[in-house]
Amino acid sequence: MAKITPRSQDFSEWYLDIIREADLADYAPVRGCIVVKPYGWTIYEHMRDYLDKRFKDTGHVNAAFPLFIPMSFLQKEAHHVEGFAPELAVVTHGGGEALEEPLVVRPTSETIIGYSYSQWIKSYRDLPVLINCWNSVVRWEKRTKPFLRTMEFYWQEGHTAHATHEEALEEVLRMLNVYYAHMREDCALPGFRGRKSINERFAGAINTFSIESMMGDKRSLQSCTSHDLGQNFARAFEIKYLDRDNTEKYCWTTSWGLSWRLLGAVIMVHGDDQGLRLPPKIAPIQVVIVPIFKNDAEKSQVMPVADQLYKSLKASGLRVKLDDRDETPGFKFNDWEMRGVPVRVEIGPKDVANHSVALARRDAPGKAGKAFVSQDGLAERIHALLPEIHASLLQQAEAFQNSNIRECFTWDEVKEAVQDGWALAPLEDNPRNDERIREELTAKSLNFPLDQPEGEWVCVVSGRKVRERALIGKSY
RNA sequence: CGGGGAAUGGCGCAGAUGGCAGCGCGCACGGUUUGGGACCGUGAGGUCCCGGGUUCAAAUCCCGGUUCCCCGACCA
Repeated sequence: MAKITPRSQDFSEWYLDIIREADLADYAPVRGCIVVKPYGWTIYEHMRDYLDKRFKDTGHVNAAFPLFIPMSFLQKEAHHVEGFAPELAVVTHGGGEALEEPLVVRPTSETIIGYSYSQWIKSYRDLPVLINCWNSVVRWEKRTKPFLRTMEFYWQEGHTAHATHEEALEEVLRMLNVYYAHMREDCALPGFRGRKSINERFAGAINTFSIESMMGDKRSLQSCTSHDLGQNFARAFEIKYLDRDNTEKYCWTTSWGLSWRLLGAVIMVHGDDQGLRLPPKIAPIQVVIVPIFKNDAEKSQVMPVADQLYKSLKASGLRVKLDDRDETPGFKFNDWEMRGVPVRVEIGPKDVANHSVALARRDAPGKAGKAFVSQDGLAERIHALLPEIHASLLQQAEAFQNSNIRECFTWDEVKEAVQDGWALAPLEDNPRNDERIREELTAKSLNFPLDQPEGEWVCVVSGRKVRERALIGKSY
């Protein structure tokens, strides 16, 4: 097993090394595309399943819409086409003949779903429509990186239609909170819920919200988005309903998405020089059992006990693996640490004699995370340990994030802060200010956090009076 | 898309001045090993990124292209 580049030496190389060595993904023979390998995909499946349950719990249902969208559909919403035109993949031929109208490979599905909604929605009784799609989309990205920005990426996109703006806005924030809970409770990822600046809005939205998370190199990753589309798409696609008062009204629509990029966040937030560190809920293997023996006599002593433990842990509902490969224990320890398995159980002749096992936690490597415990009640002990590991990962990530954010009140303070972390600074939401931050700091306003104290300050760029502060930092 | 770097076995790399394609790790088999990345032996594995060109001869030189990495612009 190859060693990986130390995280502190070259964060980007480290990230790519982990993806390769932990068997998450490969490069595809197509620019900007990746092949997700079974171990990586299983992590994604767990994330997807938890999130899907949260969607169902909040009243949403899944459906599927076409991969191809008529070019004219995108053109119906002016800002939308303007925003996406440069990154569209366009199909001009089919069955060996030129198409009458080019089809775009969906970069997102607002338009084709908007078309269907206009067919389906007739009455206020049809509302709200709460649909989610698990699919992949294509955007012709200039600069790609596995999971974080690929030309084709897997995600979910939710699309809802409502009778009132209040209801739509409630949905936008509800889903932002669903994402927030998913990140924290399933992935142990902290982040800041907030409103994107006007400059950073989704093409066609009247308001965009995001969660910004700090990666291990102190850059931000926009982990998800939730958009208030106002009536822009409703007007473009004639999504109308007849209200109680017998007048026709346009719907208010929302859309929200979270991609496999969040798996990139899991790597970049939790990983260390030994490799991945996976939150237990999304780990393909939660517990690995490593048997230890010197000879056949010891092996015949150890293996039956290891096998018994395996069966009891599995029966208790844990995702467990018994590593009976013909490798040395040291090799296996390193191998499973690379793959981020949260808990390791070691069992050797001494343990068999003592009716014990060695229990090692991935979140606290070395001796600190290792303890000798009884074989009795091992399953219960591990079931209790997993939430501890989750909490510890979240705590570590959140402490790192918070300790690298500085409250700033002047341009110079912001300038210094973004060299090695984020600034939280009063900012007037004006594209000109975003522009200056980008040009002079090669950073951007991440978002205006929803949770912030009331107050009045002076914008660090324009000097105007403002009532909001923004997170500012370098980002992916 | 602009600037810079790179591409040789699965991974990491060496192969001035053109002249038999190599090393370490990994992989297969046999043996000895096994409580933090074991060792010995034998062996398999190559379109030297692709396409042209120069040359008796190209991994090496020239032209064109592709992909990856880094810094920008653009974006989830």
